[in-house]
Amino acid sequence: MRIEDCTLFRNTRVDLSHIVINEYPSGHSIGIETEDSSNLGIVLEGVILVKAYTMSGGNFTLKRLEKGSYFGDILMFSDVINCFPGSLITQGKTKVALIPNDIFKKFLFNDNDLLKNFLKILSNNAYDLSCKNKMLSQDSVRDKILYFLLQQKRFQKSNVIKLKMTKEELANLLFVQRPSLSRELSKMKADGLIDYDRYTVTIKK
Amino acid sequence: MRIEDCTLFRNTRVDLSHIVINEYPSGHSIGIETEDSSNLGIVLEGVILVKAYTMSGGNFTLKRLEKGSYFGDILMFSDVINCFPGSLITQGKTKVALIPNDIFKKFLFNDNDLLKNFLKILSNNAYDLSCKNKMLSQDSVRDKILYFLLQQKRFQKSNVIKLKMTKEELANLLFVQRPSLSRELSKMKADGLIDYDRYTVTIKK
DNA sequence: ATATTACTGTAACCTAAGTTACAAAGGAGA
DNA sequence: TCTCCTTTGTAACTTAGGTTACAGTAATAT
Repeated sequence: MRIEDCTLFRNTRVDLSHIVINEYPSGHSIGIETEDSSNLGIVLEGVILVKAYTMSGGNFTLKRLEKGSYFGDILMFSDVINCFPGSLITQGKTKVALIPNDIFKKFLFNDNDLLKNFLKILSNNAYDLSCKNKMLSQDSVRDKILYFLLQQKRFQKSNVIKLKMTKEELANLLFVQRPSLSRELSKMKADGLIDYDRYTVTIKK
Repeated sequence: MRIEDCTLFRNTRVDLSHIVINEYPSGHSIGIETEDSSNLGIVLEGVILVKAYTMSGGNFTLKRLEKGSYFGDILMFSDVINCFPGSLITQGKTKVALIPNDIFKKFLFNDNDLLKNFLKILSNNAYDLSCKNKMLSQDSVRDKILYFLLQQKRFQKSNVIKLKMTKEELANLLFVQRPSLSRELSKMKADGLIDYDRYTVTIKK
């Protein structure tokens, strides 16, 4: 993916020729939390995982940044520094554009279309966070599954939800263990709420 | 609190004289989720709770909006509408300024200082969400407590954390039951990690 | 000082869900 | 076809933490 094709720069007149593009091997950690000079990041190729840590040392994936995703947008204008964002770990070979905040801000205030694009990206990111928040606040495995199904129903506009991932990945998404997910799905099937197989879940009522 | 004193309008030249200010009794629900014409809201007096619902019908408080807080900022520029934000319920008598999105956007793109203030507010809101996210992802009561203490330690710059709320309120903040919080605190004291009383928690190591 | 109320700790009980393990089934490749 | 590996379901076990209840203590009012 070329940087010109990012939604951020759509319809803008920003000169992108001097933007630095870095390539990283798999498992590389991208440090963005250096306070004074952080960057806006754009994933051009590959996948980056935002990993955070539990207090007892375990780690979990907060977010998966695919090609075309941005990071560092929230940090650019926020002034509270009282807890760190997760580490960014590359998954497979990745290509990333890093634009220093000060340079990006100059672009931003001189291009109204860029500004609108940025506001949309930032807001959508925040909106995603608030959705995840609500998912995490559901207090049983069943409620989490139902929340996921409701979201997917709205999105896929059908009662037959196509899972585009393995049950293992779904379990990770819902922050539950895979056998727990399996158990609850089968209970829900027994209760006549859903039907499911390897690839789909059908909402029955 | 007067609307002129909000951080959003600091150093700006926006004409605030026509902005509508509404007063609500306690327990009133403010609908902002009407899609076509939503507003930016500013809490001038009182408290508003952002309530969300679990799939099984229970409800929980996502956020507490005190005097000087904003809402609807994230929705203004986001374009994904696949899950609803929580309901806004007033707690006690409240005074709220509501600025329709289209009007606010005109202000925004004509005043660079307003824009910077708005970006900061939006980003800080998003940052708060990401912190809450991490708190909710901690997978034991002890980890949640430790996460809270670490945040407060950074914020209060001391190992002696002053709790500015009751244990009940702290339990709500951490999304655990009060007796569970109590039990874990006493275990942590037994383990020599902390000391605590009604008003403070002291981190011992 | 006494009464009343709110807050806190603690104990007993119980269920949801984490954990581990294994077997069945599906898919991919030779 | 056979083999290998990944994905999935399920069962047995264990435990963290929700639930309920109650008693002690602090705060507040009378």
